[in-house]
Amino acid sequence: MTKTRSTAPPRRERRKQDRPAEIVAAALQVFADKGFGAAKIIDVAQLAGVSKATVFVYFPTKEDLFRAVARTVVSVNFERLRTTEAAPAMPLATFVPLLLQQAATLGESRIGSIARMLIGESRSFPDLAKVWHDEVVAVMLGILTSTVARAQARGEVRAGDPRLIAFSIFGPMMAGVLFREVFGNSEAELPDLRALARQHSEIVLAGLSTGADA
Amino acid sequence: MTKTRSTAPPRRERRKQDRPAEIVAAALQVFADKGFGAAKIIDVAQLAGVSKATVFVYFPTKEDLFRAVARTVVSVNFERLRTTEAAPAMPLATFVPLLLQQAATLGESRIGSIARMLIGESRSFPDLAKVWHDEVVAVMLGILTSTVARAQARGEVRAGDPRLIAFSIFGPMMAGVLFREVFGNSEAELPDLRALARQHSEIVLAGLSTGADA
Amino acid sequence: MTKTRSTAPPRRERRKQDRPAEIVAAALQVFADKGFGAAKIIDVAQLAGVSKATVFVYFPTKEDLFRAVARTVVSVNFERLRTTEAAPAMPLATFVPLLLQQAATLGESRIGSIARMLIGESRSFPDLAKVWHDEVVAVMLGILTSTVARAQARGEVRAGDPRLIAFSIFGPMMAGVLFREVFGNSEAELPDLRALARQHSEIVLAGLSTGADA
Amino acid sequence: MTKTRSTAPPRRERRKQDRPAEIVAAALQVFADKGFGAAKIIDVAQLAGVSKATVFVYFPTKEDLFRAVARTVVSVNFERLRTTEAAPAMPLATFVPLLLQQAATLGESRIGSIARMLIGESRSFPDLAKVWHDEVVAVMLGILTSTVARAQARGEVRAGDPRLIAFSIFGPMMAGVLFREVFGNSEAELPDLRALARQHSEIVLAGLSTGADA
DNA sequence: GATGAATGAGACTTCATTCAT
DNA sequence: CATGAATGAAGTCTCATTCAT
Repeated sequence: MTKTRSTAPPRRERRKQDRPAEIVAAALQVFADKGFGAAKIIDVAQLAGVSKATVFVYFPTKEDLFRAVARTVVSVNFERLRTTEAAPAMPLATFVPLLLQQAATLGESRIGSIARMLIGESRSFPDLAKVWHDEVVAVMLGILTSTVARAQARGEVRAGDPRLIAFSIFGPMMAGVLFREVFGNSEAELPDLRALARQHSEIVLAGLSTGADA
Repeated sequence: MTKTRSTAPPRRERRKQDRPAEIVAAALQVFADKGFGAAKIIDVAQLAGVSKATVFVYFPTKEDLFRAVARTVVSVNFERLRTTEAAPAMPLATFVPLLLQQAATLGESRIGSIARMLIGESRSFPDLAKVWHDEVVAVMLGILTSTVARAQARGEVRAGDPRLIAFSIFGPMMAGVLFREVFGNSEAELPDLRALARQHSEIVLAGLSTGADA
Repeated sequence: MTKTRSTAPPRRERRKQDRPAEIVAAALQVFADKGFGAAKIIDVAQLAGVSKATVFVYFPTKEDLFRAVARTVVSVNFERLRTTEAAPAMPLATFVPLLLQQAATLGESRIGSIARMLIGESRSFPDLAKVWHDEVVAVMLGILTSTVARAQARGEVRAGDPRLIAFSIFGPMMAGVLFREVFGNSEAELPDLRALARQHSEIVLAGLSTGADA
Repeated sequence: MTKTRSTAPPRRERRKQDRPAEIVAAALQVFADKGFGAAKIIDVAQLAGVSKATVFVYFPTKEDLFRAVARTVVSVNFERLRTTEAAPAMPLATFVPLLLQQAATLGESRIGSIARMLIGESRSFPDLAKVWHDEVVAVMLGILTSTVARAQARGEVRAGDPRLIAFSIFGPMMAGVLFREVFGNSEAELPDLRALARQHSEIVLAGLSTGADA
């Protein structure tokens, strides 16, 4: 290669480098909208502004494309989680509202669609489910669990399996996000995620409290 | 003829009456396993022990079959809900553990698969999502919400939007059921639903309590 | 059989005897409306008020049914032709208007549809075309041809191949009937068959005349 | 590369441009042979030397293919008609023999098959019948009718509805063409179209003549 | 690398036809 | 004989995928 690495590459070149990302972005939308089965490669291609064949230049099969999408979303979320990671030292009464508010925000982003998609296809792509679990769900659950355990050690929180307590804390937000995702088009009355985060924080913290710090 | 006229109907006839149900049962399995797109009619047919064409005798299109499956599951669950319906008069401290334990049991049945399926296809079949919402989710949520509201009126439960409180109560079970459903094949450590029901009951009831009846 | 042949059979029995005819009648309509390919046995059955299987009791295959229909129409028309058959002795100036008027009437009956159908399927059912030719077209053409030949012998009609003259006489009616049949639904201005018969009679007779009897 | 850039386009490209036409040509044969219902796409594909799927690349449905075929034939014939268009000024005694001879020639081409096909399917494709009517039949009939009307105005031709006179002129040729088409495989004695054209010209012109120019 | 063109494989669906009652 | 039920065979159509340019 005679090209120097860091000088501004010609626009055409830049475009080329972005292609895969553009395709993944388009695929994210299409898969999220229709699910794996109903998504058509040509829709992805058109949305990305390339030809169908070009998609196959970067992703040998539809499955590969799907995996790439799932991984991308995972890594994006992984970033967000890192932010939270620093936090488990803080008291639960501070951490829980923060976490749930963040979840409320996420719930309004595209992540709900992804969750829906992964849930729907988890039987067809168990390996993807595993990736998602290992790199997102387990991490988050781990942070939450260990924060709870620490609080228990400090005597702030009642005894009990900290992993199940994590479900008590996080479950309602998940339910809310999915509810909006699944019934969003059904004239159903949708829960207000921020209000839910606020109110559930109070309830669950009250329910967990040993009264030691009240 | 040795057949008595009025007893058992002729075998053919008998099968005919059962056929649709048999096919729906088979379809339930296949759809739950693979999702709508990946399910093939021929798999349903083979599982039901009939020919592909026979499936079409009873269900004009694949979509119709899917709808029939969803409706069947809805109606089965509707029955179970009727049982619960009598209950909202009882104190929340009795009702919540009962409900969550029931959910724990359900979670071990096939209903998780159905939920997964409906979640995955909710964008492609918004009408089905609506049916499921109107006939199952809204009903259950309604019962729970009104029970909570009554308890609030009695002064047993803290103030707050009773619908969101319903999410606080039920959400963790839903999260648990889906977690098992989605990550069941991923060597993930699965939550024990009964334990979750027991422990979350305590936490959430404590968190909701005004102390009035403590 | 203990049944006596000629006493009035019980109504049920009579019905049975008519079945094939009823089915053929229904099939005539359906085939005429849709053509062989698009006609469905079940439509025939419903129109005849019997079950699909019953059609197969009388006509082993769809083709057989089609043949039966074609033959029936042939024989009906054969009857009408017999009427005309007596006529070739009469002078052409009497015979032609009579024949064309009759054709005009026929053209308004269902026979146009049958012709359309036979024309459309003549490649798929060459044997039917042959039957139709031998038993209807050739007979009629024969009568017309010989009438013309006789008139030529009498010196009333100009010289020329009498078979082609038959085309000159009959062709415009055929064109008119088919025109109505094919373009009847196309907002096209349809020819008035009786007027055509009247006017063409005059023209063709004038054209054929040697002036010998004028 | 030995290829010169601007001469013949690459082979692939060239084929692409021809493909639709090749497929339509193949379809013309198959449809004409078997009619719409009995024609199978795979036969068309094989005859065109492409795969089944390729047919669908250019014609989304079998119906569309059929329409394309019908339109192609229409446009081909439209060209031929343009030739005739210049003619209506000439005296009927010149025009009629010309027209009928042309029809005799056409009758020996593939147009008979197309007519048969359109007649057979006119009920299933009324819109096609309309196209055929508007763009071919009505045009031709119009030319003929107005030529006749002019001749009447000149006093060369007897009074009478000129449109029906057009049927008198053209009908026998149509009958002859269809006769050959339908009974061609039936050992029937087929009319000689050129002889028919010649003889019918004489007869009908004589029949129409007022004697004004005799 | 990018793409227009082509296709293999396979899906859903239809319908004439069979068969047990 | 009449029929409800079931099916084999076949057809249209879709789509991920390949390949020559």
